[in-house]
Amino acid sequence: MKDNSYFKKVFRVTEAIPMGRVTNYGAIADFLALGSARMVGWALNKCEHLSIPAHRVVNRKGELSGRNQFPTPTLMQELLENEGVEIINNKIVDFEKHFWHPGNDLNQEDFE
DNA sequence: GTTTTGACGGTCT
DNA sequence: TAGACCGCCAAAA
Repeated sequence: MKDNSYFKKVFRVTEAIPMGRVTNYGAIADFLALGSARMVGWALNKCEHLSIPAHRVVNRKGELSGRNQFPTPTLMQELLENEGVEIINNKIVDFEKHFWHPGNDLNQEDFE
């Protein structure tokens, strides 16, 4: 699509994350060829007012680094636990197991 | 217009 | 194996 706004792309990918799955900034940045995971984090920071499951996006360590931006720090953990993702000490258990790569179900052509 | 910071990642030491 | 540094792009001060 013609919408080259990186943040818009991040939003689309983020809301495309399946329930019970999580992804990291690097995967989104790589999939969208943003060139830097910081752009993803920055975009998501702006998205807090939008209705996208940003709680499914974490850093490469599986840590809920963005929980601080949520209305309540525990909200992010609660949402993930509600989706079947176990969280301990603000970190995703078996992160690799719940990890979801955008290119797995999405097409890059759809995000041009 | 310049400098600092940011929900990060990869590489080097 | 662990810690530190640099790079990426954009927004706010």
